[in-house]
Amino acid sequence: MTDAQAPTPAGPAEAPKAPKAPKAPKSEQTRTLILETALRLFQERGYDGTTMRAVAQEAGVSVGNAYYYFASKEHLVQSFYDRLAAEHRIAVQPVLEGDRDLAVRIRESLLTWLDVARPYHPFATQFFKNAADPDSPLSPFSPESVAAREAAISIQERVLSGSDTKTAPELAELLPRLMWLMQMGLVLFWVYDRSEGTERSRRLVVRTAPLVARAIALSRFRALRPLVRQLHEVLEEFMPGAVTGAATPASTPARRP
Amino acid sequence: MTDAQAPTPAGPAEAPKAPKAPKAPKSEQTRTLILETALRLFQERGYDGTTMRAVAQEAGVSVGNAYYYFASKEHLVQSFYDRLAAEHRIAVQPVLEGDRDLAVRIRESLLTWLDVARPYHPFATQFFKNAADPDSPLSPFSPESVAAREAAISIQERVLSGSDTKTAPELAELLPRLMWLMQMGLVLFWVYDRSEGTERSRRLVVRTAPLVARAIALSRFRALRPLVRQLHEVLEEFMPGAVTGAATPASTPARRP
DNA sequence: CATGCGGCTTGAACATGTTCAAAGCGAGGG
DNA sequence: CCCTCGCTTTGAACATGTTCAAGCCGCATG
Repeated sequence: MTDAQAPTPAGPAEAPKAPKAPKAPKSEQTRTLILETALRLFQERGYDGTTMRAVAQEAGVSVGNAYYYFASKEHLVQSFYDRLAAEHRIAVQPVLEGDRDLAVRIRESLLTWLDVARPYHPFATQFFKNAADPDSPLSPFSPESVAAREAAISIQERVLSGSDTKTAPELAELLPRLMWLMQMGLVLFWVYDRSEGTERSRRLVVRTAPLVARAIALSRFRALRPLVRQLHEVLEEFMPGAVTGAATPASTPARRP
Repeated sequence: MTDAQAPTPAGPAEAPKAPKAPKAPKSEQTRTLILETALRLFQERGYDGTTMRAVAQEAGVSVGNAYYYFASKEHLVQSFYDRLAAEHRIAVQPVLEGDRDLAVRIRESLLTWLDVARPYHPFATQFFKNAADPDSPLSPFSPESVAAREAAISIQERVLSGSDTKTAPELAELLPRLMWLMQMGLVLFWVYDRSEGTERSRRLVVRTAPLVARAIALSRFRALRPLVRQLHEVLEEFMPGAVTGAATPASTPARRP
């Protein structure tokens, strides 16, 4: 449970560190097959309703083989997250290039996420508990999720930077992370949302977006200076990690000279 | 999973609806025995390390008997929550009667919680994932937790009302709930906190409390009026339920005509 | 006292995530 | 062609939360 990990056949399915030779996708095929089967069954029967045996059988492999490629049932879900994030990144593109009003940008970017995620709501809630487990690599705060997290934050950064709202310079660097945190809050609400078509979550976004936009705008206000300064200090201490633009994993600290 | 429930021998251990006769604690003894044993083992071996078989054996009963009194392993934890909450309610008393400075009151009340909870941190994190499951009765948002939730909120209410800070009248009724939400955020942070003695959580409280207190104080500020109004509307819609003092469940919809 | 009822208790059986020793298999060297 | 080595695959075995049909026990009733 601490290190574990299967032999990791060819990297975590993406960002292949490309050692040297164009490694033949020998077994990558098996891995993909298992993954696709699992995701399909998750949709058809839900997370709890999908047994590892069923995945293996449906994929035409042995159950042990599935565990050779995925350390646990949870690890199958990580890929789903990646897929969801990718879908959102694409779908949110028009919003990022659209209206410059901050409230609209926030609202639309979040509504877009709700749209993308809606089909998965029924079974997403079922493994949400795993994501909440601090020991799970699925946690949005876990080191394993750093790539997905940075990507999501960078979207928030573009939501902000593409708007015509001027932000308190002190907060500029931190706001994307704050907004990401807010988005995590929305996800939490969404997971608990049992309304028809998660309509309540949409309404929450519609109601909250202008509020947040206004708060951001007001952060430049004189009388709020001490508050903003304190907020900056707290975030600086408890949400470290610079997000300067692209999500380049590691290397080049990107410090402006 | 939907209704389920064992025959519920004598009510959920507290708030016994007291039918009529002083029902003999016939089996209440068994229930308590199982519960105490379970909590002890949780402390000794952690949540995952404690099997239902071990609980049963250690308590000198059969495993089926444990399931007669507790619908699932998770249900054993609910009682732990109640106990923790009770400990906090007692420990926080001096704070509520102490300093009138809001920042101090917020800080001390949260630090008190951290103190009370510290011994349980190692295994509390292990079943936190269950608490995050929307389908679990352990969730702080679940209907089953309403009593504990209301109690916690009422503590926040006293933190606020006992201070010398004047709040925006519009928010007065809602602030306790907001502060409770903030406390849930702290719990989340605490669960993820791997620092020695959860020192980092303490530091977060120390740094955040004055910030929150200041924000509350500023909420009366003129220029923030529209923001506060919006916030009020959002909370009114998405965090319903009046918290006027005691935790009277249900009845009287309290709709103003 | 015999009988039946209902709350309480049992332990074997079940479902499922996970592990592991053994076997398969393909390529490279002799 | 045969042997060896390492990656892949297998399926039985294991651990554990949960269920259930059956049994036990005390007591009120006839």
